[in-house]
Amino acid sequence: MHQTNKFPKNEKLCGEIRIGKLFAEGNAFIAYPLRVVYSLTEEEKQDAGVKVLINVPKKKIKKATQRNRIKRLIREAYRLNKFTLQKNCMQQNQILHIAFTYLAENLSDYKLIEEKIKYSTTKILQHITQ
RNA sequence: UCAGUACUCCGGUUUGUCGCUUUAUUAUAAAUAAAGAGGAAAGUCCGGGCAACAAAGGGUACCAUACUUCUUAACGGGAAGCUGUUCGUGAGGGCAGGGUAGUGUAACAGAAAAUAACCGCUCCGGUUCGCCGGAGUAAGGAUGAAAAGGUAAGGUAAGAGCUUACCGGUACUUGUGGCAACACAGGUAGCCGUACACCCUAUGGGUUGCAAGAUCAUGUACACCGGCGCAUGUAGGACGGCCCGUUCGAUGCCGGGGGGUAGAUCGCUGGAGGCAGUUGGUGACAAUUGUCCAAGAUAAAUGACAAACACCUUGCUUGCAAGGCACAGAACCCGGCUUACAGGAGUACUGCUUAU
Repeated sequence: MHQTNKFPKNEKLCGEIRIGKLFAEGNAFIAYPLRVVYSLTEEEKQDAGVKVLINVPKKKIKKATQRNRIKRLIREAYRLNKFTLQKNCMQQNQILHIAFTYLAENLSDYKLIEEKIKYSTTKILQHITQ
C-alpha cells in the first residue's frame, strides 16, 4: 500500500447514529485548541479504516467565514498527517471514528494546528496499539 | 489643485506542490479534461413564482399601506413630477402628506399653552399721598420649540380686525393651464395658532415554507377510505380570533391502506436569465435582433502551503526594510429594501472667500 494524501468522502464521518455513539462512548482528550474524541467500533460491515468529523461550534466562532477557514485548516492538517494512523487501522482491520472540535474563540495559524494534529494522531495510535 | 454633492463601476493577478465537489470521456480499485461563492451570497424586512394543505357566506376585530401619474409578474420597491417643512454657502439631502368633523396631550420656563391680565396702560372709588380695591384693555415687556396674522391710518378713556387700505394665510367659488397631484389669475367671507396621538375613510391580507413536496427500498403504529353495526343529527368537532350562520359527526367488526426514523433519487437550477446592439419613452421600463449558458453541496465542495507581482501605511539611507491587503461564504429560484465594506476608477455638477 502506498502513501496517499487523498481525503475522499468515505473517510468522513456521517450519520446521526454513528456520531451520537461516538460522543457517548468515545474516549476524549484535549490538545488545545482541539478537543479529540475517538472510539473503535467493530459492528459495522464496512471496510476497515478511519472516519473523521471536524466540528467548529458557532458559539465560539460567530462568523461563517472564520468557521470555514478553521475547518479547512484542520482538514488539511489531518489529510497530510493521517497516513500512519490509517495504515495501522488497515493492518489491524479496525474501524476508528475520530471527532475534532475547535475550542478557541479566535483564529489560529496552520503551524499550531498541524502540530496539535500530529500530537493527537500519535497519542491515539499509542492508545489503540496498547 | 483642494473640499464636497449625485450616480455608476471594480473590489486583487500569476506560478508551483498536495487536495475537495460536480459533469464529461476512457482501456473504470482509477486517470484525464472542463467548471466551481457575492456585491452584498448577510439581515430574513417586503413582493412574486413554485409546493402542500384549507376554503358556502356575512359582520366585527387584527395587521399593513396612504400626494399624483407611470412602471412591473408583483411590491410597502422604482421613475418622473406636486405641496409643505427642515439641514446645507451651494451642487443637493432628510422628513411628512386622506378629514373645515370629534376627543386627548403639549415637558421645563412662563401670569397664561387656548373660553390668556404678572408687569404695564386707562377709567372709577378710596387714600395716612407710599399706595389699595374694582372694572376695562392683548399696543409694549419678560418666558418658551410655539404667545392668539403683519404694516400703516382711523378709532378710543386706554386699547383691540373694532373699521379701512395694502400684504400673508385659510375656506368656498369662477376662469385658464396640466392626464393628475397642483399652479396661475380673479371674486366672496374678518374666517385667522401649531404639532402629535387616538380617530375616520379607502385598498390589500387563507395558512405553512424546498427540513415544501414526489418516488423507491426497509417496514408495521393506526391517521384515512369502503361495507356492516350504533345513533337519528345527541356528546363533540370544523369553518384564521369572536359572533351569527352553515356543515361534519362518535367507540365495535371486516377489508383496503401506509405514519415516524435513518438512507437513496427527484424537486435542483435554462431563468419574469446574462451580455451587446437597435427602436420607443424625460425616466423607471418596454419591444425587438444577435449571442452566451458559466456552482449545485447535504455533518454540507469551491481549499491549504510556498513564491513573485500589484496596491496601501510607516521608516529612512529614495529603493530598500517592516507591517498590512476590507466586509464577508451559495443551500429552491427571482425582483427589491436595509445593513457591512480596506482601497481604487469614471461621469456630471457645486464651492460663501481659489478654498492646495
